[in-house]
Amino acid sequence: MPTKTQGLPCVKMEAMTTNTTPLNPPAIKELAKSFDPKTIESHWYQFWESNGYYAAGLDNTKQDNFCILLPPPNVTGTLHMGHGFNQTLMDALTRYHRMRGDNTLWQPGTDHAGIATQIVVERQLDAQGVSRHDLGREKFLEKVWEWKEYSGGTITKQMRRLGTSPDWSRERFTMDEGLNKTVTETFVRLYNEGLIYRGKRLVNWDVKLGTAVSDLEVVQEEEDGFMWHINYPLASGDGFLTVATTRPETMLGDVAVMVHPEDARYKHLIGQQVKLPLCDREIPIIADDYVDLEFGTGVVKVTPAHDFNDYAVGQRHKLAMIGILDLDGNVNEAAPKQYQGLERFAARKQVVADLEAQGYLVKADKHKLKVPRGDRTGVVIEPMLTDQWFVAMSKPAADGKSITQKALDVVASGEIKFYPENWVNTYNQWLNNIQDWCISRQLWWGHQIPAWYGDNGKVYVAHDEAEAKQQAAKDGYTGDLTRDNDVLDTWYSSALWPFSTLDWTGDEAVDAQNQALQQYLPSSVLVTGFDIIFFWVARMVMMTTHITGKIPFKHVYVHGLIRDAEGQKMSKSKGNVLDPIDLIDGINLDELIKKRTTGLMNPKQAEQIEKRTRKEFPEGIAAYGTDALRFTFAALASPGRDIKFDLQRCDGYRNFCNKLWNATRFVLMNTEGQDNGLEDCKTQPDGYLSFSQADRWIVSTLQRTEADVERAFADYRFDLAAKAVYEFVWDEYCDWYLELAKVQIQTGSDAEKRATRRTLLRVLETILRLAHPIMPFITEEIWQTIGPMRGKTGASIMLESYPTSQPNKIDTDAEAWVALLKQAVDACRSLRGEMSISPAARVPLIAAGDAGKLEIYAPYLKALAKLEDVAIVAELPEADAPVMLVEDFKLMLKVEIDVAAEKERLGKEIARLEGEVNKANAKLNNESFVARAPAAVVEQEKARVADFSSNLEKLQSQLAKLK
RNA sequence: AGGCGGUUAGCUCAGUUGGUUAGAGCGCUUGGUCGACAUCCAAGAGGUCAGCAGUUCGAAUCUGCUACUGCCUACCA
Repeated sequence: MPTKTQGLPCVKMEAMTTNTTPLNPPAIKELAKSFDPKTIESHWYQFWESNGYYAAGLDNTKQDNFCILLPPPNVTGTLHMGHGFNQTLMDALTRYHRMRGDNTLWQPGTDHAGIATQIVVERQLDAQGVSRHDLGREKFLEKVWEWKEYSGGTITKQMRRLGTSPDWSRERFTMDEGLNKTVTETFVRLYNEGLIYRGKRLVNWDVKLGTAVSDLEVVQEEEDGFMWHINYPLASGDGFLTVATTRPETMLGDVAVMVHPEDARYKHLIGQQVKLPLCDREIPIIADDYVDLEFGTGVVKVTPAHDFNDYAVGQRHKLAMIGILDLDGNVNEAAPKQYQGLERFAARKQVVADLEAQGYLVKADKHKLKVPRGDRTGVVIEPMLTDQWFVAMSKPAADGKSITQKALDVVASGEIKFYPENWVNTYNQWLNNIQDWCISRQLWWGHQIPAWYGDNGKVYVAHDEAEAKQQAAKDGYTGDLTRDNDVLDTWYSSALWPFSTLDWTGDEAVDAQNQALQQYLPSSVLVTGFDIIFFWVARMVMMTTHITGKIPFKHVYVHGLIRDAEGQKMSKSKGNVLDPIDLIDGINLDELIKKRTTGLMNPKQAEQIEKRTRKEFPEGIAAYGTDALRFTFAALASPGRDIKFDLQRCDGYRNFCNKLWNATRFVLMNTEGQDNGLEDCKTQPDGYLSFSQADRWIVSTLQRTEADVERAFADYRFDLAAKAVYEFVWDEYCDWYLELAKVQIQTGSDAEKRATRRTLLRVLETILRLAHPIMPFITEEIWQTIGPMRGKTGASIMLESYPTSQPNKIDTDAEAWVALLKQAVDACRSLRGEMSISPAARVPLIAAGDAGKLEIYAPYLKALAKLEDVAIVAELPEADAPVMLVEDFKLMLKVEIDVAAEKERLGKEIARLEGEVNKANAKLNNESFVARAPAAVVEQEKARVADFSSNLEKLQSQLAKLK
């Protein structure tokens, strides 16, 4: 089951009204010295929402439709980190496609989460000493609806804080009237097709909740227990058989003992009877292959009414079923008197004690066994024979295929693709071993089953009572009808989500007029954690494909789970949960502790949780802001991996926001109130703009980044998208281009300055649009200033187009030019470092090589490497000074040096180069390398040898010059 | 028992179809406040890519086995 935050919410939420009157963009103040997320995030969300920017695109002239279904959060409390992560990825995709101009819908909503929500409300009532039975069904449901309003409201507020952009006007709840209609319609259809049936079956029974649950709602946990060996005397009086069991109390319901048909030890006894101890009954010894010769004693007791395997055995051998427990888990009247009324575990004690007293018990060995427990209640699940409703998973429908087969087919055919692909295995494996789905729950909160019973013992499944009455009348029955009290498994309505939210009716004529349904079914991608592949994904595929004939979605992107810094799953009981809102707003230590320790199921854990929290967050949690949090989520979203959520990563991306902020400040300082070269060039004199190699380079690199980001989004590689943006902004734009631009602005001609300012602006503006899907707030805030300066007149960055790479702007000359400049700067910088020259000190550089080139490089070099002067000469002088080689350049720093240290440095470098030359030569001397490696690789290796050798020579001669 | 992952720097993680000296952030060391940013800048230390065997001219990358580890599914009464 997806993790759900339980207990009372203690989230402090700032009011965030959902104003429907469109707002004007808030006025931008001058940029503060450093980035403060709070002031930025407070206003943009309302602006976007009130202007309807999230509304579903319904332009039927467009070819591209993009739709995501929000996995509806349970209305059991508040959103956790997993939701924050999941929603960040969906929002990034949604904003990306919206900016690309696709018809876009992100369909939001919440889930009634039957059992989970009922438990939450019951627990609240418990605290007041009231049980749901005290209230009665109707009053209780009122309470649940109240809670739903509260929790649902909290969730949507949280989503707004995260900056998510679903179409709120289309928000749905799985118990809405419309969705209830879909539930009823599909139920009736499936029933009429024979794919839903009612029957008495052994089901997983939660004795605490008093309801059946599905296989998926049972968790198997290994626990310490015992293996009891019990003697069953042969009726013939010739000794006994020893059976081994982990559940001795169920012997009261034994109807046989079984052995393997080929078991030499017992073969001769098959067909005889044994006396069942403690009960005055004789039961047969039967043979069945199911028995494992190696395990236990080789003799198995058979209790068809209380064990799934025994149930199957009972069916095979047509055995009677003796149920010895009632629905509360107490021993019933089918058992001997002395056990009746005992709670099941008390009964176990008593049975064991009696067996021992009467000499039937041989031994009790310690034994590890898997115990089935309810995933909501934690109590041991009891297989119980009851009347329930089921979906027939393997029964062929009218078209000859079972719904399971249909679900397998659409994945096998590639209509539905998983990312990463290997989840297909998990999906197939589950479907290939599937059992019928028990969909009835003996609860109050949920969709009531549309079935009516008459006193004639017949059931009428219909859309409503009137229809049921008609059916009954046709049947010749006109008496009273009683509606089935049970409700449906919450996942039944979830399975219909892909089309129920689009107002599907099942009436073809009506549905054909439904533009949203036509456009958005199937949806584009389902973004989800692997924990609900079975619960939800597989069932949506089955139901949607069978009912509508369309697949529910084309792609399934499966992401990892958010874990804490130590890799532990986040859970309330461990006290390691984080609320995404607390990372956005920050929280002090005391409040964090309070939050983590209130509403615990086991209050004893509070002390440990407090200790742990104090250790992990001695200062509480800083306010990172939404953008930093979202960027962190995106950056950590590598496929096939769970995420250890590390606050330090968050730190880094908050710094990134600040970097972008300050780059903007720099750009503004240099462009505001100036001629930034944006006027139409044709109306300007020749030479109005003069772009430098650096200008061309940053624009060229930007094209490559745009292409990288586009590919990353197409592959659902949010980590790579984030990385591409991060590296471009920080490493290229800020670290290099801004520094180069400073030089150009100081030393360039007017035309060059103009071109620089223009480039600063246009690249920054593009960066904002590029980053917007991941960090919506800061990009909007900055864009409101930068956009207009670049001539953009739109009201919001959300309405702008997403940047697309323009290959004609890729300039390899400029890229090479800057690469060389970077190398030269790096060379000077590392030389300074190695020579321990203070960063403050300016030193002269003597450079030899292509004078024309050096002339142009000189001012950049001077500024970026902190040089006093750059002297260009034909040959370096003979001096005891450090020298670096950069392609054809020789660079000498004119500084006093320690000759010994410099000798050592050169010696090291020479040794390294020698190593490289040797390695490369070894390859080239290898005949099979030359013969088999691609020519380009061989050429590359030759070039390396030439390069290294020439540098080696120069360095050696330099070394020789040192006295 | 089956299935799917993971193992790369002190920590958290990238590493596209095998091909220069295996990268980033944080942390660490050294030094820096010249109007974008100390939420910063520059330089630096730090890795036998879990192990073994194989394929290949060439392996972090492909194959097999082993170890450790996580999860999923099914289970023996």
